[in-house]
Amino acid sequence: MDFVQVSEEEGDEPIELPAEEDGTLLLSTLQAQFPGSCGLKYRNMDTKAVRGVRSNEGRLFPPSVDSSWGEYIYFCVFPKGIAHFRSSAAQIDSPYRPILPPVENKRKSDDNLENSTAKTKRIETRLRCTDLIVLGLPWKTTEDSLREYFESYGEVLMAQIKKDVKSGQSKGFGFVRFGSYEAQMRVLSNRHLIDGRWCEVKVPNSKGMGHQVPCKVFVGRCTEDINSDDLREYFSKFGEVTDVFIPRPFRAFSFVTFLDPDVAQSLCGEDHIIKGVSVHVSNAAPKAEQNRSHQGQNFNYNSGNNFGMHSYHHQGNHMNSGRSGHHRVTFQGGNFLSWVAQNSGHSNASNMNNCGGRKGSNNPNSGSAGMIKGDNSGCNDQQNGNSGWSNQSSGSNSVDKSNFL
DNA sequence: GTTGAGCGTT
Repeated sequence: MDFVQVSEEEGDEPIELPAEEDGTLLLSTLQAQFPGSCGLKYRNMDTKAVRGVRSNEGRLFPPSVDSSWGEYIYFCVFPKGIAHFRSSAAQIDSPYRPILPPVENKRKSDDNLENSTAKTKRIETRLRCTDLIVLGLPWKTTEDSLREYFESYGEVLMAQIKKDVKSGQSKGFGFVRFGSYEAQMRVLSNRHLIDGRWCEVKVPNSKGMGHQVPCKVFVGRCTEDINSDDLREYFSKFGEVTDVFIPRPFRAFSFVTFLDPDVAQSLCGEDHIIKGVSVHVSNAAPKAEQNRSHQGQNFNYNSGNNFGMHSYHHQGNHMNSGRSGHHRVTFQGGNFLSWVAQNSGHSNASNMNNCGGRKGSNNPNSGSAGMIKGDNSGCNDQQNGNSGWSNQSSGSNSVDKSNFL
């Protein structure tokens, strides 16, 4: 039996994984050791380049013609978007903030010394799992086999198959719940071959945002000279600001997104003075989903999570160089990044820390007035080209913030 | 006994 040496990342100590009789390595074998991985790559010693391993229908194929894996040490490919999760969970602005801790009304201005590790830890404790729906299950899949499959990702708290009450026949979908948020994230961003059939895992539509805490606030009475840097700088003293959005053309309001929903909430209803202007902070109303959606169903972000079963067969290879650090990706067949990004409104994933020099300037006294005024280098006010404003009647004083969320 | 987009008898 041939063994394939695989490590999680290049340079890590490899694990030997057994190949199949036909020389292929089962994706499930790989994922049993490296949950969440979706492929393999290796360093070609001749070209010094990283090469991807052919992958199709749940099997990984050895690179050489004689069906041997050779002496290469292969390393895992993880779906894009997951790449940064481990190293800095703080960058994932999750749609799941269902846990509403007692509102302590505490300001984070005292937490400026808090290091990122502590912050990450705090966030992770906040992230909670929800049931996930598994669509497209084979009729034969049982709750046991469903559980067994997903256990490679982490602790499975619940696995159920929806069945016809009379016949007991599976309806072809089920639900699964994980014990860890990371497992949930990986499952959501992965493709799943369960009992021989490609299935998709999504957040159920029944999960609304009802009990989730918004991270975004509406800032009214803005003047035109208050730019995104001003807002970011000012509001950073209350907590980490992950996004600032100023609709263009000028509409006298803007949106500020915080990492911590508590911070956002604590600011709502208050007046703040920025550059001598009294602005008003209020809760950012949920987006009126193009007026199509029913109330309470404003969490359709996940509808972009099209891990379409049809596309799977045409995209066996996910040649993602798992941890390149680039945000811009094309995540074919899936939409993990936009799922992450949309939740925060305006693509936090790509705008995070776009404005250089913001880190460490949480102390409002640390920034000189000269820095605050007109320092907009490298940071666009209208971030990410949100075009929601075109629906607005320009110049109107009746502010409709809904289309900006 | 069949089927293949969807959304959970509690």
